[in-house]
Amino acid sequence: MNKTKLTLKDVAEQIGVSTATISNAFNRPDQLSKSKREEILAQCKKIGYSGPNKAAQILRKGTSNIVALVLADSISYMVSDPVASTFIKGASSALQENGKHLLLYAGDSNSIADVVDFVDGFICYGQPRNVNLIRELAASPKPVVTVDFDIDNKPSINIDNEEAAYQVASHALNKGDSVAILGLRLIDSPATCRIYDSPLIDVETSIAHRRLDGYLRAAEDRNVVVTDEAIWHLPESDRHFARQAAKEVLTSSPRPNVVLCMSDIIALELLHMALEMGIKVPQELKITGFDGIEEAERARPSLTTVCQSSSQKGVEAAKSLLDHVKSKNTLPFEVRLGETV
Amino acid sequence: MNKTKLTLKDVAEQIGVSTATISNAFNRPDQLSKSKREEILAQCKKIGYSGPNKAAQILRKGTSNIVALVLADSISYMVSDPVASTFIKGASSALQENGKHLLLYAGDSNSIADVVDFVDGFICYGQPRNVNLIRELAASPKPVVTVDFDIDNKPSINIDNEEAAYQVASHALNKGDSVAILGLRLIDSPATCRIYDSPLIDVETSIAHRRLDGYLRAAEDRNVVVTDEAIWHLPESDRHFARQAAKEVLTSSPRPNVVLCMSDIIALELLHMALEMGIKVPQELKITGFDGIEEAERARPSLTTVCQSSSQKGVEAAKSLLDHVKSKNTLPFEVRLGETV
DNA sequence: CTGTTAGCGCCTTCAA
DNA sequence: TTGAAGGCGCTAACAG
Repeated sequence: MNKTKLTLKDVAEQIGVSTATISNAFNRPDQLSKSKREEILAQCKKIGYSGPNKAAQILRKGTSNIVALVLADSISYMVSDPVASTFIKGASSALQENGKHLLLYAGDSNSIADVVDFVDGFICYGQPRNVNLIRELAASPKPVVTVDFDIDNKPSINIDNEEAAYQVASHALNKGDSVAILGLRLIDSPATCRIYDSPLIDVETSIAHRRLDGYLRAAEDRNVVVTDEAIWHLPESDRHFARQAAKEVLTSSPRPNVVLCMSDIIALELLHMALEMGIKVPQELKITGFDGIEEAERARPSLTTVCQSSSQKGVEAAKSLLDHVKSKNTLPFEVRLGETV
Repeated sequence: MNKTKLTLKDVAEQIGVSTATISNAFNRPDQLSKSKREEILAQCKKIGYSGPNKAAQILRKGTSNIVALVLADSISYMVSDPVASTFIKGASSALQENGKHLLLYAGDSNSIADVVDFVDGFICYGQPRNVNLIRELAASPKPVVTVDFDIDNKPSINIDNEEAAYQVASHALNKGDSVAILGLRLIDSPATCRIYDSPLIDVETSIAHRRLDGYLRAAEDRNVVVTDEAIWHLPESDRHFARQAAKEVLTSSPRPNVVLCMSDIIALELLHMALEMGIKVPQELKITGFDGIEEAERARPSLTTVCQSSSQKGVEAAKSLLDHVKSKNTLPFEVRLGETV
């Protein structure tokens, strides 16, 4: 019984060939005869050698077959979000097909230093909460693909958020409407609140601001004025925050008759609360969502929203990374007309 | 502008100290004076050296701070399951607190060989679809903690599934009832079907069979006979499969008046379909679930089910791994009485 | 087609 | 407290 683990060198000695031959047998089949290779592999199996040590391979080759998925927030939060988990689904299946493994990396970490030396690349889903990560990613020698936000000169996967927001809002808005917007991460606050004149964050890079632009363009088209106090900020697309915001909106006076929500989770919570309060949707209140999650389709009335395929985003992000695509990729979206407008 | 990446050796030369000193400055603060250490760290920062290369450290030290989470099925499937994602949530937050990173590993992979050489250990959530993984895990020199199933001599996290099933069934069953069971992975079939006399799988190790034992014990207590044709097998806890099974149960004649479901997802789908068909719950049909997901509590009527804290399981699994606990750990559960019995 | 050898970048005794 | 040196296990270039 061998106490210590076998190394390639041990095995070479035992079988009576050189180390290079063993290595080639496992890694470069073209470098030796088929019969020899099979014989060696058989011998290895017999003596219980399952192949070259991966840790050593990582150091030597500089690749690990590990891809880090940098999430916008803590892993805990992201995994339970239906949109994010659908993205992970798409990304992981594309990676798995290519023999890559997925390492989850929290967007609220301080640095990518822990893993940058050995991962093969980064997929960055949403703008990381910690801005230092963005700097490091931008400077990293490893391939990076961003999704739902951009880093200069790095490939990315996005939809046209401004246009999507414009279109969905256009279905809901009419001249004379009174409108409120339930937005995501518009200002720097850990709590649900109206934005008033708080300084906006990430105006250039965040998809939330693109969506806001689209909403406001649709409003302008119809001469509808949207003031700062009709725009809410939610720190996350989360039921809890959504409920607070929904309550504020529905109890404000005069109550808006159109509410544009930057996620389906927010919109659904608003919808439920409105129904509980006996408000008729869409007669007294029109609602639009964003994302196109399943639950939005099952809801009664069903939600009018922007459908984007998160799993396709995941697949495209993985492919872009693996194929070393350099360009930015804009995916299609689709407005799904439900019964809430 | 340095073209190539700095190594510890380069840095030592530039600063004019030995490599050991640099290494110690980063890894073993007690090996040199505080002032010297700080000076060195400052110098390193200035010349753009961010610390020892991780790939080399992994090889040299034999640890990587990476923990593999082996899932029962493909990652795609598991991530969208609310129970599994809650588990991931718990595990990831406990790992993150301890500076560990999480690598997702699919349970339908062929082997753990891809990662076993460098990860610090394995958390195995549910019995992997590919049995070879179990063999390899059992033989692995790296620490392993299993959850919701067992490997001989390896630490594990479980609840008492037999007792939990017995208790929840006891709330639903009465003498003279006609009962059906919607089970999970009872036989080897990729489709929803009644088990009849098909050979059962993993009878010793699977939690599904423990739950079945509990249900049957509760039935026996009341002289209720449960035949093979009243027991369904679903390959996954998935809405799609659940819908098929629900339809078969509700359209069978005579229709059972109690249905015991091995997951809340299954129970909720059954509940919805029953309501659609105009069947009164619980008057004409009693339903129990298993898991205690949020949606079960929000449903109307709310579901009677077994609550187990998946996130706590995740935390405990991570802790057991990190603390090298050797013993098996049985966590508490709780029956939540809803309106479906 | 096979064998020899020089590192990949680091950590950790050991001696000073 | 510091410096020198031997691997951790493997791969790729090169020579045969």
